[in-house]
Amino acid sequence: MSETHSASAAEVAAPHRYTAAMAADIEARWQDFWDAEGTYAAPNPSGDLAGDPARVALPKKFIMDMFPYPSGAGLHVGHPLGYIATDVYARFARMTGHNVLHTLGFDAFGLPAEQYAVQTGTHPRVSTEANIRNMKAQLRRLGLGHDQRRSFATIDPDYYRWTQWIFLQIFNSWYDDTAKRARPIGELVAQFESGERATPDGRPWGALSTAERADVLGGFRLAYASDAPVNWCPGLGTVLANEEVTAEGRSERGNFPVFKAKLRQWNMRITAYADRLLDDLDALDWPEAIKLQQRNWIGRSEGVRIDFPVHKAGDGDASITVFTTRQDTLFGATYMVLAPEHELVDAIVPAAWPEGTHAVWTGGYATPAEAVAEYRKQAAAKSDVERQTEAKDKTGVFTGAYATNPVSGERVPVFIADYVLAGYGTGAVMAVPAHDARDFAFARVFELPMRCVVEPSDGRGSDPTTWEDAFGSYDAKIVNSTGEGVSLDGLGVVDAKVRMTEWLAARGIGEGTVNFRLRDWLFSRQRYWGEPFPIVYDEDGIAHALPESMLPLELPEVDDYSPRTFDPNDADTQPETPLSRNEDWVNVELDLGDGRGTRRFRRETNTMPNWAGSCWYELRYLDPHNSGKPVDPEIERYWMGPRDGQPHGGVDLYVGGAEHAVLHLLYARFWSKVLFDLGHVSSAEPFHKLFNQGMIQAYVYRDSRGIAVPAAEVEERDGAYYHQGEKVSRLLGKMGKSLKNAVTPDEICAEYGADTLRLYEMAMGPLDVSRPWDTRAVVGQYRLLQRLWRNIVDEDTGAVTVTDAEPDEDTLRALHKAIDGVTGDMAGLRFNTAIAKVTEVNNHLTKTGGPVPRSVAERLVLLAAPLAPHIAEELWHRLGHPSSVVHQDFPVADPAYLVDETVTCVVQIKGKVRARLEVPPSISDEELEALALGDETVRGALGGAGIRKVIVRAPKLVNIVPA
RNA sequence: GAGCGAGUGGCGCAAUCGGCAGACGCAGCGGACUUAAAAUCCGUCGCCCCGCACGGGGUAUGUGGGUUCGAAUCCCACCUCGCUCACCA
Repeated sequence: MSETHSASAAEVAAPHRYTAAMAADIEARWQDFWDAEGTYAAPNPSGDLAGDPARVALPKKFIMDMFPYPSGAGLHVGHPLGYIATDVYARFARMTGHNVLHTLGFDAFGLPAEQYAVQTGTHPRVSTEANIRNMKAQLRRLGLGHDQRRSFATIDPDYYRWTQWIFLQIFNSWYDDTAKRARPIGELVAQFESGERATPDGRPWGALSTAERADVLGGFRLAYASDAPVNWCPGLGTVLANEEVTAEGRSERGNFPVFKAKLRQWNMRITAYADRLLDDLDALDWPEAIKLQQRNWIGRSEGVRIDFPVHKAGDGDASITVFTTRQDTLFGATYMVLAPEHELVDAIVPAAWPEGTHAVWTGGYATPAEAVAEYRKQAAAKSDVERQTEAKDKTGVFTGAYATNPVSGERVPVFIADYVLAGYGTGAVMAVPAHDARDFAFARVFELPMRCVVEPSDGRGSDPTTWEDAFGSYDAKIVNSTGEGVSLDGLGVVDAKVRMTEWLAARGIGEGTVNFRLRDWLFSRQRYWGEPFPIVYDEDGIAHALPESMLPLELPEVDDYSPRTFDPNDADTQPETPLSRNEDWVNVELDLGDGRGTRRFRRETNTMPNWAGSCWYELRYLDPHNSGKPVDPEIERYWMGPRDGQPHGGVDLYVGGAEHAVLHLLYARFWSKVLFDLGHVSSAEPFHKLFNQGMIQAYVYRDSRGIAVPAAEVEERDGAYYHQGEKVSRLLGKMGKSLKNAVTPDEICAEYGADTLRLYEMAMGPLDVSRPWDTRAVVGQYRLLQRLWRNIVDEDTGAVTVTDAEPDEDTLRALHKAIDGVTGDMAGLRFNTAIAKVTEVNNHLTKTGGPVPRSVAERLVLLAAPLAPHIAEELWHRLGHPSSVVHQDFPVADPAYLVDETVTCVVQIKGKVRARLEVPPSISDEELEALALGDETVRGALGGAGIRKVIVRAPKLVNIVPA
């Protein structure tokens, strides 16, 4: 593209035409102006960002994007889609009388930044800061109206100081199940001291050693370290949260295998909030799909815990507690399965196989102990990937022990199998093979008995051995379920559940309970590039919080920040934290201010996960420079506080991708609730309205070897695609460097200007739908801006051509309909149709010819201002207004012009349009019917046939049904 | 396997409540300007048929059925695509 050529030719043709060169000039000028004037500064009610009280008195709107990760690759046109949308909405909100807070920070800790640093051999701080500068420049070019005073990055010590502070708040709290809220840990200690609450082993608090007390409190703290099976990823050299592991059992980042390993790690007790995280979803204005994903992730299920008596191998009795949601099928429980890791397994395994044990059950081992040990070894060596792919082939082994079904009194064999998960429920199940697909498959393999207790309603008969699958329907009657003191026979599933639960409770062998799928959040990573934990260990290994005065605990500058990674498939490896290599930093002498003077400590060398920084950033936007608190309570209440009787407040609009459905969005909600419980914030929910924008897709062209070729070099001929003469295939995919189809905002801005890019991205389709990028189509929005410009400015002289004459009726109708439509579309985030309406009224003015009335031109400029702010600002000033268009009032439609003088009424005969009538909008049904039936065309079409029925919907429709 | 969502011109899409299908834009086609091209402007544009033309008729929202005076829109079944979850007891 020879840009200089076209630009100079355009200048010759029309020196004042709206061209890319002119757009570049206009855009740069107004961006500088906005910066200098602080046009987008949102005043706080108090503090260092306090401002114009009149503006503070307006209703507030807090509009937010999911903040970006400053990657080294820079932006492509897909990235700013959401940022442009929130900017348009924020501008519309400003023009409709709101105090608007809109800014953007950077989520800059975490794995990708660190990996990029390792690849390029630059320190992550250096590369990350360079990336942020680059991204800021790219974003500034788009004319986003951000309050720059409020921007920050999560790696700023001024910011992560408060991330650490919040961690300590969580560390120093416990969840009071009675009050259903978090409370300071000191209040728990007081309960132990007073004896109001008993210690776990019943000894008085004063009799416990320091270490014992620390242990007890660790069992309550909302942030705690524990030895537990975690997701260990040798390929990344770090452990991962459940949310970061894919369904295939691989790491979301890097796609490496993930293994279960028992390691001492930090956790957040998010499970304490399971019910509130679930319940509070109802009041949120979020897409149902995202709410559903969170509900599924939290996974609430109601059931019962049932005790199955079992003999210990040595001496004494024990019981295996199972969790089930199908207590109605208890009579059909013919065996039990424990997770291989279940703690009771060793206790119940006998020395020898019982007399007559089925050969299939023993796995060919001589003793139960040997079989169990071998099976455990095999299970542990399996990666989650293997577990997943082999899910259909059930494996397991008999423990040699029998338990007793408490309702039938039957002796049931106890197995271990990896299809029972240690982390869910009690890690043990009662197996009902006839009515559960997994138990059915297992029973087939091990030739276990099956009993039908829910009568099949699909005619398959009542002998499970002849079935092809388990029968799980809820719409059936219970059978074969009569025992001592209880019978469920003839009841429906729902009633049977109630009866069984009552019976179990009365006998003290079971109780109704609620179980959640959600696990605690694994919160430590073996990485350099993250927030250090404000935790030190004393010589006894007891964890202590650093006092507030020692925050921020800065990440030490080190030369060796690489993670220790391993062969991705080697499960027998141990994580190593990069910070632990730095002995000078790790070993410290500190006075923690606890009255015990200066002592020796070792620092915690894990770092926080990437998600920590994004868990509370909305709060820091509000009061970014506060050095005494994360956010001032008055300022927080102003922007986040509940309104209009809502149970919670929060951000008014939060726009981002759906990929964060159960990660960031769940973690941020959790932190909000803790901070709310502890009285630091006024809203228990961070984001009131959530909107997921779609993705901008792009065509990927591949040659015969399947390798992507540069999309920009592909030519189309007769519906086929060619790269350097070779035919290539075309598929729709993601946009990105690796697929060689990235288009940058910089190139589009250079070719057409930022306003054109903004319009095109908003006009492509509905915001929540994914659609393919088409660079060829961008020119359409460029032409719109050129026509808008030409309607106001003479291309040859540069003079403003508007007239003071009154607009005609048609023009007023077109204008006010557009105002009315655009207002509704903007409020509903339907920017694509808003642009269509602006285009329509602009086209109307173009067609009319002659100078445009000033009143119309001005309102058209205001209509376009949120979408194309630079050209609007320029035209607004050329029209003689000295102050910025940004804070003008959005035009209001005059209802008088929303009604047409005449409307077209369609006359249908049997639903087919046969005639059109121009009628006044106020016409009555009777008048319209008479008019339609008298119409010549209609009479002709009826051809003398009689009339059975006439449907009239004045003034738009008459439908005649002939006899 | 389960759940959710979506299928409309060559393409992106519009149709707010069941009432003129295809707004707006791209591409295409015809024209103006130009020595020429690009850019720009004007016109045209679902498909099929009749007609020199004005115009007229038929048909059409993934497929098949249903409800209704009337269906892109509501209901049932099926097909295709997308997303999410997936041994959760």
